[in-house]
Amino acid sequence: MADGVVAQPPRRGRPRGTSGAALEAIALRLYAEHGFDGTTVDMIAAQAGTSRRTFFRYFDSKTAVLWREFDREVSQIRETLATMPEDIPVMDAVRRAVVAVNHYRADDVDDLRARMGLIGSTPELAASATLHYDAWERAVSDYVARRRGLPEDSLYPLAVGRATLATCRAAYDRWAARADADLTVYLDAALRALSSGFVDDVIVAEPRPARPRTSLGRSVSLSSDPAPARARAR
Amino acid sequence: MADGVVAQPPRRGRPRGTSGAALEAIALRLYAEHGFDGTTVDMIAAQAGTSRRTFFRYFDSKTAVLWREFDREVSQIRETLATMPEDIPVMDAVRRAVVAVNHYRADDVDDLRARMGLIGSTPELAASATLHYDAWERAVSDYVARRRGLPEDSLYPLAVGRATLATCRAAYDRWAARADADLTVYLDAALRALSSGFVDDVIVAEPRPARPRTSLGRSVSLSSDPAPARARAR
DNA sequence: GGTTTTTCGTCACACAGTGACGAATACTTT
DNA sequence: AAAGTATTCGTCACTGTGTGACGAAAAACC
Repeated sequence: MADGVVAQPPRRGRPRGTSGAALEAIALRLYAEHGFDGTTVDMIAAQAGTSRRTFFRYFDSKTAVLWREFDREVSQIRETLATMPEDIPVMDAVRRAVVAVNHYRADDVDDLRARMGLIGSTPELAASATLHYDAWERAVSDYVARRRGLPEDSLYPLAVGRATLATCRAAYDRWAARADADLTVYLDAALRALSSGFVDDVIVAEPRPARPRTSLGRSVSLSSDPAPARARAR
Repeated sequence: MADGVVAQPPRRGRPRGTSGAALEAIALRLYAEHGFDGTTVDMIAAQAGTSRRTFFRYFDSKTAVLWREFDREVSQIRETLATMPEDIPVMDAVRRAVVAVNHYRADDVDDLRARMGLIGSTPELAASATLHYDAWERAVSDYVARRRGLPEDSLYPLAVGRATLATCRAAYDRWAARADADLTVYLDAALRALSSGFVDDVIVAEPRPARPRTSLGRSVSLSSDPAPARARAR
């Protein structure tokens, strides 16, 4: 938390001609301009002033560019879960940790939504998600297994980990589509529904657009909307 | 339910030299022998006595071969959900429908487990799952949305559909790893845990191996194991 | 100046997936 | 029977991803 850029001790060989972050920025711009399929790795490399081969030295695949930040989030969830008090219900701890990690700054919102829109609209990108989701799910599964005294690969922790991510993804998607409230509001609502078993008595309404859409108001009441938009049923 | 093979009215052009089922059988055998990556589409086509181009006329991709049966299951779930009584809780209806559709015969077990093992061990195959999972999730989401009078793409149905599939996948995986009881037992246990919100009071133990592993005994008590294998916590 | 180390660029290759187009093979019409 | 029509197949050519091999470039070290 001191500098951000750690002072590099002088290394031996030829200096790098580019960086993963630079390639990522260029790739995302090109994906947004020409679409994912309309962008070739050659185009990215040319923009970066390097070769196609070098791109594949920084990223395993053309799709992996999108997941740098997501992969970092996984370790943050692990750390946050480790600091959770032991005397609260497991699902509460999971919900709190997930919500805590997802406090994006307002500047990141546009970028984040651009990524998700790309992933949602490109089948090949959606498919690439699976591998990265696995690590996320395991972070939750491992915590649940420890709290419950069960093996990590047994049915219960596995189900919780996957169901949690699935629920969060639903919240992500709806937030990306509407973006009328803070992402954490959606996450909190969806995870509360999950930990109540999606019972019939509690119907969780989507957050209402409280403010026009400027600074993403953080406090939007949502939890108990007794009679939500039951309108257009089909 | 009469014949299985519908009497074909005589068609016009050149008769088919193969079928999707034949290509599927050959492909699965080769995948099992040489692994997924070690099998090229040329090899499959050669075994079937046809050309690579013809393979891609029957399947969109090399991975799509694995998902023929799964895709059929989606429509079955839709039909079963449509026949569910309206006066039972939504999550109960979902659980019942999923369990009802998954009554595989004992003959299919080995084949089914081979597929899942392949999908689980090959990253590329795991990635291809996403597209097929989407249809499954939507089948549940649409039902939940109708029962609740909410739009299909709103947060709540979306979350339920995804969380349900995620839970079922956990059950599938554990069953495939152990295979000591009927698949439906695992599905029922996991989905009951989901619809109870994974609360702390209820810990769902994995089904115990009741019989050595021959005919997959169908009735294995599992539901309320008050003090399960709390042994090796880590 | 020579050596070591790391990164880069070029080349070659295997394979997935796609479009175009003519050939093969059935039924249908005249 | 001959011509026409419809459907499937096989071949060819092509783009693009991803990988291994190998020498060249550019820095630090001795």
